Amino acid sequence: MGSTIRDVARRAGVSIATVSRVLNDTCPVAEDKRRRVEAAVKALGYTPNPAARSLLKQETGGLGVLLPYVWGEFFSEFLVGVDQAAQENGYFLLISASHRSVADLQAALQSLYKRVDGLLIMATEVSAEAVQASMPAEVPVVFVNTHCLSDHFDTFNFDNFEGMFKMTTHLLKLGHRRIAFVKGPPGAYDGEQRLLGYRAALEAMDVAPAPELEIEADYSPEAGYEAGRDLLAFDPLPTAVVAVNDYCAIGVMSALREAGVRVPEDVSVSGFDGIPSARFTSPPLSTVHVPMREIGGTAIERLIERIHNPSARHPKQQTRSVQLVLRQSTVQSRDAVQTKAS
Amino acid sequence: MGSTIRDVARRAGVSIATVSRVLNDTCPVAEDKRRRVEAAVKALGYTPNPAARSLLKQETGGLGVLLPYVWGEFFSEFLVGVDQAAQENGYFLLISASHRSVADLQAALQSLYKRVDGLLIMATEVSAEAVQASMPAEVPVVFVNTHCLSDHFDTFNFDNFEGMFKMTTHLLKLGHRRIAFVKGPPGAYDGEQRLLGYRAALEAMDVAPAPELEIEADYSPEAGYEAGRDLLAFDPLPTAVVAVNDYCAIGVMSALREAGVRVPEDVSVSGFDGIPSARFTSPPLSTVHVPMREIGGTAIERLIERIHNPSARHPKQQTRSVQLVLRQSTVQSRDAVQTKAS
DNA sequence: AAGGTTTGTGAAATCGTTTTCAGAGGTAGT
DNA sequence: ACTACCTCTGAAAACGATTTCACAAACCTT
Repeated sequence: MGSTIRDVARRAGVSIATVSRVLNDTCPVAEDKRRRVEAAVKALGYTPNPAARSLLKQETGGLGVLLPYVWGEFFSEFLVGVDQAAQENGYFLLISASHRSVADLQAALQSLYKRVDGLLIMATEVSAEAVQASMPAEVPVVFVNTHCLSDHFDTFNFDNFEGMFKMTTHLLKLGHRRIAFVKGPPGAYDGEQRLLGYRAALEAMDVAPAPELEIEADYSPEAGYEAGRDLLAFDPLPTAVVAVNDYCAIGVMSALREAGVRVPEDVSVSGFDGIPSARFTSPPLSTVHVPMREIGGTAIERLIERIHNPSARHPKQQTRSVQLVLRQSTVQSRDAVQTKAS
Repeated sequence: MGSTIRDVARRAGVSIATVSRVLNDTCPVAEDKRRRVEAAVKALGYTPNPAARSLLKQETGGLGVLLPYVWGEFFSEFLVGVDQAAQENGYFLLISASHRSVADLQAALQSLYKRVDGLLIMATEVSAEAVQASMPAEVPVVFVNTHCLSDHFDTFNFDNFEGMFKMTTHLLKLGHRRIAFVKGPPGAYDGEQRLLGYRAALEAMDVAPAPELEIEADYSPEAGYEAGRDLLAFDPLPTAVVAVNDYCAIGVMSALREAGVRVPEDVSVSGFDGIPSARFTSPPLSTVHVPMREIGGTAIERLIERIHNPSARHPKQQTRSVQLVLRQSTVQSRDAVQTKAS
C-alpha cells in the first residue's frame, strides 16, 4: 500500500517528472522508459494520491449534492439519475441530506468547501438567494426544485403550479365540486406552489374556495393517513381529494379504505410526482408525473458543463413541464352523474 | 475567495504556525494573538483547504458507501440511517451505486482510493473476499448484507434465511400447502438465502417442494407484476405467494387484483424488508421487517470505530434477527378451513 | 561543419497545510 | 544573581503530486 510517485520513479530508474508525464501523457516520453514506468506502476499497484493532485490543480473530481430529505421514491429516482450521470462523466458524488434550514445548509456548504468542483442543491424551504449568501466561496451551483427570486442562478425546476392546476382542472371537468387538498409541510416551496395551482384551478372554474377542505399534512404516507382520517369527519364527504404528493395520496387512500369508503367510486384521489409505486396502488393512482430520474441526470450534466465553462453565457433558468398520468383512482363525480341524469 | 492560511497570518501579524495552532488549538497561544487570528479568520472568511490537510494527516474525513442499487425504499431507509450517523460524527459521505460485478466494484474502489477513511460496502452479488481482493490498499471496511465465506471481515448482516423461514412457516401453519415463491435476481446472495429459507420451511413441515411454483423475477414491482401474471396460469391457483421482497409483492398483488383474484380471500401474499409503504398497500402487506435505517446507522458507527482503532480486536460478524410483521394480506387458507369443517 | 531546431529528461518550485525543532523571553527556585 | 524550567513563537521541513525551466542530445538545414 501507500506507494508514491517517488517509489515508481526509483523502480523504473527515471525521475518523478517522467512518471507524471507517462501517467497524464502530457509530453512525449521515450518508448522504453514509458514501458518501464508502466511496468513499475502495475507492479507497485500505484494510484496517484488525489489530495496531492487536487492541491495543485485546484480541482477535486467531486460533485456535491444537497437535499432536504433523502427518503422515498421521489428522491431515490432523482439519485439514480444523478448517480448515473456522475459516473458516466467520471465524477464522484458527495451526498448530504436533511438540510432544510439555512443554518443546516450553511454547515453542509462549509464542510463541502474545496472538496467538490460543483454543487447540486435542492432547497425546497429556502430561496436560492439565501443559499448563495451563505456560501463560503464561489463555486458553480445548479439549483433543482428551488425557489429563485432573481435570474442570477442556474436553476432546474419543474412546474409544480401548472401540474396541480391541470390535475385539479381535470377533476373539476369530471364534475367534482367539493375537492379537498392535502397540504405539504409548511414553508416548502414546491408544496406551496401546488396548493396555489389547486386554488387557481378552482377560481378559474368559478368554484368557491373552501379553506376548511385544505388539510394540514406533509409528504409522508403517515401524514396522508391522518389527513384521510380528518377528511372522514366531513358530511357530506368531499367527492375528490387532491394530495400534495403520491405518498400522501397513498396514506389518504389507506385511511379511506379502512373506513369502508371506496376509491374511486365514493371519492376520487390524486397524487403528484408519479413515483413508480403509484402504478401499483389499489386502485392505480392518477398523478402528475415528474421525471425525477431524467431531471437528476440533466441537472448533473448542466453542472458539469458549468464547471468546464464557468464564465460562459448567462445562467439558464429552465422549467420542465409535467404531465398528467390518469389511472383508476379518479373518475367522474357521482354528483355530476346525478345532475346529468336529473 | 480562496484565502490561505498565509493571508490570515499576514493580516493577524503572526506566523502561519500560530494560525494553525489557534485553529486546531493544539498548543497554548497568547490571548491577544488568538483574538487577532480569530478576527482575521472571520474577516477573510477563511476555511482551511481540506486537500492540503488530508495530504499531511493522511485522513480525509470521508466515508465511502458502495451499493448494488440505490432505488427504492429499502435503500432510502438505509441511506437515511447512514446519512444521519455520518453527520452526527462529522463525516461526509461519498456514495456510489449500481455496483454489482467485481469489475464495477473494482473501478469504484479505485476512484475512492485515498478519498475516504473507510468503506461501507453492500455487495449482494459478490463475496466479501472477492471485493477485498480487488482493493487497491488497506482501508477499514464494513460489509453489510454481503456474503462472507471466512471470518476475516467486519460484517453486518440480517437473517435473510431465518426471516423467510419464519414467514413460510407462518403460512404453512395457516394451512397453506401450495405456496409459490417469487424469486429475486439470479446471483443475489440475499435473495438466494430467502429462497433457501422458503424451501427449508417447506421441508421442515414435510411439504413436497414444487419447483414450478418458484417464479423468476427481481426486486422490482414490475417484475413482481409479471410474476403475478405468470401465476394466474396455474389451475388451481396457489393459495399463497411468498415474494422475495415487498416491492415484488406489491407487483404481484397488483396483477392478481387486476385479474379479479382477491387478496387475501383467494390468495395470501407476503413480502420481505418491511418498507414503510407496506403498511399502506391494499390490503396492508404482511412482511418481514428489516430495520434498514438502524442497520445503516449502526454500520456507520462500527466503521468509524474501526477507523479510530484499526488494529483492535478481531473483526466482528454480526447478524441481526428480523421480525414478522403480520398484516391483512395473509390469512388462513380456505383449503384448511374446508378441511377443518369437513 | 557550424548553427538552429526539435525532442526528451531531470532538478526544483509550487500547492496549503501541520508539525517538529529550536530559540526567546519570562518566572520561579536556590 | 544564576540556573532551570516553563510558555509562547516562528522558521523550516514535510505530505505527494504537477509543471516550469533549463539543458543535453539528436536531428535538420545551409
